[in-house]
Amino acid sequence: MAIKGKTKSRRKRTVSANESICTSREVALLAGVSRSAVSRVFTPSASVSESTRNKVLKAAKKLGYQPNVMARSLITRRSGLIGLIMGEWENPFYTTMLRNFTEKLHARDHRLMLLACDPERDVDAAARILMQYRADGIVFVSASPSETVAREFTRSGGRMVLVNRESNQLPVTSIVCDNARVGRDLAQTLLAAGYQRFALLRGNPALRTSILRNNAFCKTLQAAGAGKIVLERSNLVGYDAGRAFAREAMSMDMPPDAILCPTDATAIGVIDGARLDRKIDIPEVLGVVGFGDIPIASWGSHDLTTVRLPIERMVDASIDALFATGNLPMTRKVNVAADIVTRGSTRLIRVD
Amino acid sequence: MAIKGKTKSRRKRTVSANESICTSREVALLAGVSRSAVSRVFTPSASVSESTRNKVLKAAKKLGYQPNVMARSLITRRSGLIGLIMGEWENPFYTTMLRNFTEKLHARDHRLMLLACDPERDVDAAARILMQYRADGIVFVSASPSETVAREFTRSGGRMVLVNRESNQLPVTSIVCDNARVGRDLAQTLLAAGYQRFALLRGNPALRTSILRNNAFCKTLQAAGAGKIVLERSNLVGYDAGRAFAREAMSMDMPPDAILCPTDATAIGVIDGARLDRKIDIPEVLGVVGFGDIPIASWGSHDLTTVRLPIERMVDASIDALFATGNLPMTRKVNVAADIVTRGSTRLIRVD
DNA sequence: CTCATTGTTGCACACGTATGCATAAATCTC
DNA sequence: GAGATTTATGCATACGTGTGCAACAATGAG
Repeated sequence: MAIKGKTKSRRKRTVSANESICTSREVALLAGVSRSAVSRVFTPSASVSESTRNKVLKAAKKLGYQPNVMARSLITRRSGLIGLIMGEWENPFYTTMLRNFTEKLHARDHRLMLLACDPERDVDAAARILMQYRADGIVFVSASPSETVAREFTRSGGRMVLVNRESNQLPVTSIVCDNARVGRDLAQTLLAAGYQRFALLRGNPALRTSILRNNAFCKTLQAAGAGKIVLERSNLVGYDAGRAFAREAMSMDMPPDAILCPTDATAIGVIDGARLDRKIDIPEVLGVVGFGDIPIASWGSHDLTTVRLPIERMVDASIDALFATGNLPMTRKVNVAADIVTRGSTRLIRVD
Repeated sequence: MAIKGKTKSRRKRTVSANESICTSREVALLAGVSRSAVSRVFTPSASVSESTRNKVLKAAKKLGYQPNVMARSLITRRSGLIGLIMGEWENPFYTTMLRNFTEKLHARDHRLMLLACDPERDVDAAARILMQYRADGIVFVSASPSETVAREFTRSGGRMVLVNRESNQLPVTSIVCDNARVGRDLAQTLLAAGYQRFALLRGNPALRTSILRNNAFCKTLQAAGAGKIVLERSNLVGYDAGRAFAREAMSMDMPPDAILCPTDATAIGVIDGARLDRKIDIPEVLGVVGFGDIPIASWGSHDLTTVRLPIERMVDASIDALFATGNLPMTRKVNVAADIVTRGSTRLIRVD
């Protein structure tokens, strides 16, 4: 009776509408070996004789056999999946980052599962979905999970990485560019070029990254005993906002002679606002600095001095953290150095 | 003895270094019900009494239970994964597309697995990886699979979509913007504005999409008995190439009075080459048209007339094709209309 | 030729879930 | 309250793979 039931169910399977990809059982049948043999052929570490390997490979090719990763991961407890949760998309360099992640993970025999979330709301939900897929690791870009979820995930053996955010409490590796150093370098460069009256624009004022940068900038001015911040604004991002700001700022009595922007798009808006709308000479009368070094920044029309986000280095650091063996500290911080790219929107030499 | 073996193996599991996420068995144990009950609570269509549902949910919450999607998909034969293979990344609108895909798939309870490939070489390998994960569907962006792989995949019940490529032989849905119509519309618009001597730039000359557009453009000129193509170039993409081309072209004896570019970046390069390097008045002396409507196109500095790629509509069409029920034709083509966005880099009214 | 050693192979079980089927419980009907 | 009908539950099996274990074949040493 048991046998009868078995054949019956097999029949049903064969009849099924869309015949799915064949299984190791059928390959084994065709090759005249056991299922274990087939499995071993597709497992790098296992030992199989040359003759059965050939038989199996031949049969597999003929049937178009593809090992079922989901079934495999049930056993091995590794899904080969890395989750990537994007909290923000606006910045053009995210394309570069996604590409880098995709290719470098691929080189490490892992795949990328992409999720989007509102950085204030459903980031935990996104992380939970990845936990359901038993992702081996999760990368958060401009977002970060709750402590509960972070602990749940790491307790089950997964690694988490925060890109562009940092945390001192969560069991994660935070990867940010060395904003303090960027702030210091910027101040020194601009002072050396003779700029004196600075306008400081920032995006989201709550982000540690921008706080660090701005603090370091101010501190360096103080230390040098030169320069002065004449204007500060928060929540000012994007081309339109930048352009409107420049129009306004350059009509003041004592306008700034250099403007630091939170993104390249903002900076390009500022340049257009100053040059096109107020006929101001850049870089002689006004210097402009962006952040990110998106492709457009190097184009001749704007030739923007900016900070090159070390995207590839950040991705490398992320992947190192994801695959690190041995037990490194749960909470860790990696500062990646960012270079200043000096172009035509700031002058190089002091004038008086 | 059998029992002893069982407890032994369970012991091993408990001792294991990184204790993984708990299973339905443990939830069932804590809730005092069977594993089936737990399963049914997390299966929308199943029927459970209110009291057991509460018991199960409570236990699940306490243990941080997350159903294992891989195990589930083994039974249901649906992974909930859609593969996205990117053959090209250069164009900035890909960010928008990725975001749209991610969010809209999420809304349909599916996740996106991202892969990159050289469009000439490893696209089949990428597709095979997705088959190993039993992806429910695959989207190819600027790439297309071999016939063998395409048939293997669709035969096993998966759906394939080509974005920005088309094929009449493969069992796939091709989604392209209506390039013939774009070519016609462009010709009519530019003729109406009084442009007469056109330069036609294209990227990869082998792509059907650009062939269609250019053919339609030429044919419309002929039909109108007006206008003339004075210059044609292939493999000319990007800011630098555009700028160099404009410098060269605008030094000719009888230069073109309108240039059609394969991408927005190229067009912006052309504008800079003409305006900055050759002091040519745009749009009066030279009209420039791009393709894509990337964010920068609308910025005041260039104010580019261009073709808006209907990205969201293309994504919607892709997703419709992926999830379509009933048996639509294997090989299918969807033409998505693209609008011309008229801005300041072309004049509107004829002058003479 | 015998015994020890190495390398292959198949069996059986495990991974964590969904689901048909039979049974038990609950509800309804008269 | 008894029988009919619906609803909820547990049992057992299946999904497709990896892997420890024992059996087996092949090879080498003496």
